[in-house]
Amino acid sequence: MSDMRSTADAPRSPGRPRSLRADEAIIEATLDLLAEGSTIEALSIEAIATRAGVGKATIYRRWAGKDALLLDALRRLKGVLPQPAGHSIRDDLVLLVGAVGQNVDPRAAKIMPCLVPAVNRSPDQYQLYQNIISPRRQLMREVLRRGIDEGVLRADTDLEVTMALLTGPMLIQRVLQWSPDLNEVNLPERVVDAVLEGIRAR
Amino acid sequence: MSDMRSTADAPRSPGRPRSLRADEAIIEATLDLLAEGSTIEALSIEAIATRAGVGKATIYRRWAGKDALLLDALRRLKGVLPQPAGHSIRDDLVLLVGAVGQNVDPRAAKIMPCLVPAVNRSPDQYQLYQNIISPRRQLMREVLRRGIDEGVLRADTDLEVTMALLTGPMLIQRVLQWSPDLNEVNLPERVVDAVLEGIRAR
DNA sequence: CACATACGATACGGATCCGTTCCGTATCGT
DNA sequence: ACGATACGGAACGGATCCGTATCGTATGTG
Repeated sequence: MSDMRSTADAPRSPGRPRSLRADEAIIEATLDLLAEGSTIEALSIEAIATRAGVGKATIYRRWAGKDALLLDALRRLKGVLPQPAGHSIRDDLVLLVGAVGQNVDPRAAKIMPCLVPAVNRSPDQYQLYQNIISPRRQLMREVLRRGIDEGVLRADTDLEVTMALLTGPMLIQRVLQWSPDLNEVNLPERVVDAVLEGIRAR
Repeated sequence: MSDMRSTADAPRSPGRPRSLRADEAIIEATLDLLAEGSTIEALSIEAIATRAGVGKATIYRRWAGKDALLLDALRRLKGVLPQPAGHSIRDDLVLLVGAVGQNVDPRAAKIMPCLVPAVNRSPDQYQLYQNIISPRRQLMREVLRRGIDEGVLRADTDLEVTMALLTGPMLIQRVLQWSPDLNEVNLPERVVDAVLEGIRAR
């Protein structure tokens, strides 16, 4: 995948080793520019190099081109998985729903919309996207299954649809600002409660 | 907004009138290129002109630049509102949920993802987006309110959250292909039923 | 017919970016 | 010290696109 072998195990290297600072600066510059609103194709190697305080050659020495660099940079955004407490199904779901589109890196939320077109066009990017979200999906699936086992949720609950039900509202609001009338802060709670109780009168 | 005055009421026009075919061809070429996967900024006036079989000057005679042309072209995608039958609340919701991200123009579904970054960056585009979806939101809101009036839905239902609950899953699946395990065809039904009944055991 | 304007086509100068190549310098192993 | 490699910086040829201008031609009005 990556052409980055600069930091790998290389017992012998005749000349000057590659700068770790440069590696870091290039990746950081890439993410910064994306977070500032640059779309993927508006992003230029020259801009990245300037922002990183690095020569273009230094970038091309490490990556084959923009795509390879981008894949490496985006991997950095994966972040850590949230940790459900395991006591209350509802609270665990609220935690997971609140974590949708959230990461340790605050730039992630701003970068995500810029990737939507790419995800649909490039199989590599789609794969990367699925790699990032599938552990989170798995986590939510386990909480739901636990809910069924504990008898809190109905046994015939469709897990995949339920996950889309929990994730969708959060995602369209964070990525699209779908409705100006929704409060992003308490949305996770409201979504989870609505999904749990349903809206049919009874 | 638009510089298109070619077809407007112009009682006197000394020279040769503007070609209506050119107007149409330019708009169609723009939508075609977007539907084929070109993102907004990858879209070039030159490509549009070539595709439309038109000189660049013919485009610049009508629009000030790419942005103005795009706004006019996207307005074409608005499509017609779905018409709820008004009998069953559930069936009306299934219809509306199924219409999320759907239009008379089949290109709309492919174009939408390309617009996500622009919607977050350009106030004009965000406004256009809201103008397109707000009538549909209103329609759904009315159906939900009818449900409350008829006693089918609980009186304390939060309409805005419910609409996000119904729309979100459809949108992330159509735009992002969020989960490979979801069937887009019966998703509207499943979503509506899940939202109606909830998943809590009782 | 004369006139005004639009048409498609082509060319232009300017800008941006690509990926490569070359500087002179810096930093490693031997 | 020396060879090897990396560094930041600068320049390159080629490509694409912008927005404008200018062809000769087509199509309207009076």
